[in-house]
Amino acid sequence: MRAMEKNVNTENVRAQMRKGVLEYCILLLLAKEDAYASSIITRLKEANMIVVEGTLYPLLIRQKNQGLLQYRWEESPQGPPRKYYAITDKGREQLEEMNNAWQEIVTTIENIKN
Amino acid sequence: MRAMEKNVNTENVRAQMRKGVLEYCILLLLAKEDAYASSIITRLKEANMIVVEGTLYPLLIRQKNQGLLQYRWEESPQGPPRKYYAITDKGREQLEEMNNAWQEIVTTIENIKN
DNA sequence: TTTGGTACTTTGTCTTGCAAGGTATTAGTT
DNA sequence: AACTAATACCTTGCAAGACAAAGTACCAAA
Repeated sequence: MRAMEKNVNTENVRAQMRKGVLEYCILLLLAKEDAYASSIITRLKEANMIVVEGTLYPLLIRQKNQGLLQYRWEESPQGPPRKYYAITDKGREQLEEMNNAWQEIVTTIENIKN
Repeated sequence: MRAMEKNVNTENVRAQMRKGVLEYCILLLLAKEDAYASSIITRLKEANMIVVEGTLYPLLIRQKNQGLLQYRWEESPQGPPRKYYAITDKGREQLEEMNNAWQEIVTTIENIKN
């Protein structure tokens, strides 16, 4: 009972914090190499950053519409073709902003804790 | 033009990241000392964490309804009485969860950057 | 009694995350 | 040829939450 309630709470807490940095994580990943949606989900999961399709697909589309990403189709060794996303120059600019913003947030939290 | 667009973007980026840690910051502040809404806004602003009334009041009420906070009325030297919020035991438990969650997120980002 | 400062609250809009359900492609199996 | 399983991508509907803006209330000084 108690334990269950705690777990639900804990998940909420983590989920909320994750939201704030999701777009940042996408750009971080794509800055290293192009990837398609399913593989992004897998990688984020490995990094403890849970994302589901219904979240990621619209997010990628938003970032593409903002000019931060572009995509190309590539055949898959098995199954339907994959939509490979790549970061654009504008995306890299935004990523730098995000790096700064992230650093600021971390510093701010440290300040509040002090 | 360019500069303006960039500023808007930058603000969005920061705003989104802030959202994820807002509740955390409130609990961090209240764990140190009781405070009323207006003073919380002032302190967060000093720490570069912009919040407005329309955001904070509902948030405090939510946290109170979750049993994380309680409040008492105190007279003000000038103006209407103040609603002083104080963190509860349950709130401190939650705060510990949040400390862990925050540490995890920071680590996760580092991992993705690596 | 009006003005200014302080404080709390609510309403309406917009964005976003996510569960759930849907479509499409390919390869292997029956 | 039909079925199954695996892989991918996409959409819809709901709910939560941030915030601008407007509203209410209290107090003191002019």
